[in-house]
Amino acid sequence: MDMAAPTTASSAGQEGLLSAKAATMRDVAERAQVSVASVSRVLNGLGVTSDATRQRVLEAVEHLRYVPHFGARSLSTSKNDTIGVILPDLFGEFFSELIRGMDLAARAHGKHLIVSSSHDGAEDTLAAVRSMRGRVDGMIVLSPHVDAANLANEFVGRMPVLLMNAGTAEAGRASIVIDNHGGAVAAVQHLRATGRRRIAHIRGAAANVEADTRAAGYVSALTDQAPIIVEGDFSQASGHRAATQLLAMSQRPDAVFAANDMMAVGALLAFQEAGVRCPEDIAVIGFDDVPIAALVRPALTTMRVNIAEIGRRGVERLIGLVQAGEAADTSCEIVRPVLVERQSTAAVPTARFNKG
Amino acid sequence: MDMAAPTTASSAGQEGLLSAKAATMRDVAERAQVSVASVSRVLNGLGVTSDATRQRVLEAVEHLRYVPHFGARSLSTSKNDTIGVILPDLFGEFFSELIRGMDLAARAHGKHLIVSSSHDGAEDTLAAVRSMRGRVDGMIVLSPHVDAANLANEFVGRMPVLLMNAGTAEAGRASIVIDNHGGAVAAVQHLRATGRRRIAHIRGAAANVEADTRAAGYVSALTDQAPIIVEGDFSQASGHRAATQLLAMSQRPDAVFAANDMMAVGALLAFQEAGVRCPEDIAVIGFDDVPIAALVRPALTTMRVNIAEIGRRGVERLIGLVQAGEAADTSCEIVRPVLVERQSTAAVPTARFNKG
DNA sequence: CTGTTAGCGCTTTCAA
DNA sequence: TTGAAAGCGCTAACAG
Repeated sequence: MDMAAPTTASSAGQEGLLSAKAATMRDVAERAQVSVASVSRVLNGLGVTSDATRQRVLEAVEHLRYVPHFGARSLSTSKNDTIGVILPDLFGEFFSELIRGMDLAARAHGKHLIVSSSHDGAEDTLAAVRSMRGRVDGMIVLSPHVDAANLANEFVGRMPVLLMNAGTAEAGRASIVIDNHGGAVAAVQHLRATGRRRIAHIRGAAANVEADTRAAGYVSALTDQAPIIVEGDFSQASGHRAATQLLAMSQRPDAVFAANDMMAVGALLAFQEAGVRCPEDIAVIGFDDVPIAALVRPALTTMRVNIAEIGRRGVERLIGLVQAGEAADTSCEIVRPVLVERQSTAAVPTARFNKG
Repeated sequence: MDMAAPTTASSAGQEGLLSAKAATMRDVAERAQVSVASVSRVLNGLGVTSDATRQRVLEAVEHLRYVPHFGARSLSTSKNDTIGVILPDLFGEFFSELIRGMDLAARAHGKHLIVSSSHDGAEDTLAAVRSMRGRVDGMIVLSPHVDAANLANEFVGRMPVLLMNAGTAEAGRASIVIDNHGGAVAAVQHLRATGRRRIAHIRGAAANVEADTRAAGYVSALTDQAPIIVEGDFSQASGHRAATQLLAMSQRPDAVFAANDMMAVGALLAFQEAGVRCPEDIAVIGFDDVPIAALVRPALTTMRVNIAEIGRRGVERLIGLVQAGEAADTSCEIVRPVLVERQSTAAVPTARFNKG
């Protein structure tokens, strides 16, 4: 007759096989001669446990070098202590500053940050958003390729989302946006106030909301001149190219408002190479106030946004959303850029001379 | 008499209650009238499924806007498609460049990146390392506060780790390190080759291996002068302070080798403010070649490290480790910095004059 | 104070 | 080709 079929594999109980695999909670429980529940209690400091139990568990944890498996914990608790950030395909100081601010805030609150960048298409972005499900408790979206409507469609499952991509703001959706229009207007006005009368604009990436809004602000602030706009894409190289185009114009502008600092820096370099002096021959103002703005020569005048601070703020608001659940703060916060005057737009005493 | 008590909540089977909660695989299965196993097969393209089944599943997925829960999937498959990065508490262009490279590579391989930065103490770092368990398939450690020994202790559970924190490299541990000593020597030699004879060094953070190694390289490369070392901490501000100290010396150096670019930039600024000309009065060379190095004026000569590329390389090697399992490539890769000459160390024709 | 047990949402044998 | 069921590692009632 056959022996009892070895289907009772689960009964092979007491072997403490600590192979190459990481110890699990059950291993700890076995070694400590307690239940997994007790281990959980000791580890999380919840409920009550006798000193004896605690000691044994701690000993076992120590001995086995047990480290909790956060993935499993997340599945149980439906909390990840992680927030996701969806960035566009742009890169540069703006985003690293932002991430820095976010990281600081996240750490301060004991949260992890999972960053997914370089998203261009809407489809790509949405895929990234989806892939966050089950990994994060909420997310901050900066990618301009996805708007409130899209997200609403995706998130039937109520995942808190904070929008930080200008233009997609919408009532009832938590968001933080930069007052791009106002900032652009202020930039142009500063240029005019310092005596410039032929102001050009190097705009950001085509079809980018922020770029559009800043350009619109520029146009609306012009009073006695026609707009002079050249295309850029927010990269330093594009700023350089755009500036070169500007220099080739029959009637050169005497000032340029670049849609962001990196392009302004590119322009500065182009002017330098061409022997055109800034601010004497042409003034330059940027947008963002990335760290580098203060370091280039001439130091760049710009519309400061306090990037890291916004990142911090974003994370804190998102954490608020996650905790608040329904009673969430779905307001739209508007950040107003402030002018930071540096050398690149210094007023020229009287008339301008060509360089000698 | 009372109605049947409503305790049979669980039997309320066929209602398609798509409340505020996200749809789960079971919801899909129910709607498609198939088992969760079939749903899984269809979604993952594994196994075989009849067209009819596939259609129904797809329809249900669509209708329910079902998005897979990656956390749950991870728990099942013990794969996370995510790699963790542990950074020190430093921040600046070096790390953002690095992250950029890593992110690019990760995305190219369909992996996520979870970044944990600002770790100072060893304990803090280890905690971060631990908190990655069950979230990532492997990790890249840049924090100098944890070495191979520490990690070996932690990771009984065989989690692939790639070390990128110089000084802690060790045979049998996969790692990528920068040849800090060699780079420092090359920097000093370049300074000497361009006629400098009194070379100072602004070192990086105390007790930091990279800082120590670069300082050691500096010392060993000096031939006919005593070392002149001032403390810094890798930040721009510290470079500025250090440079100020240098200027106050009775016998001013005619060149300074800063342990990284940000400090070099700080020094450049300090010199500028003090009316000391670079490179005429004093030459400056940095280390890293962060993007900003090419943008400051005078443009900064530096030891290029190709940061983003290293980040990319790190991620690719780690992915290799994760896939290879035991047959892993545990070699230590050494990256040799290369000199990038710019204006800040331009040779001075003959004698040096004080500015007029 | 402690153990049992039922999930969290998904994958994956193993039978049918 | 499909479904049932056993986990992955942990938490959280609910009984003892």
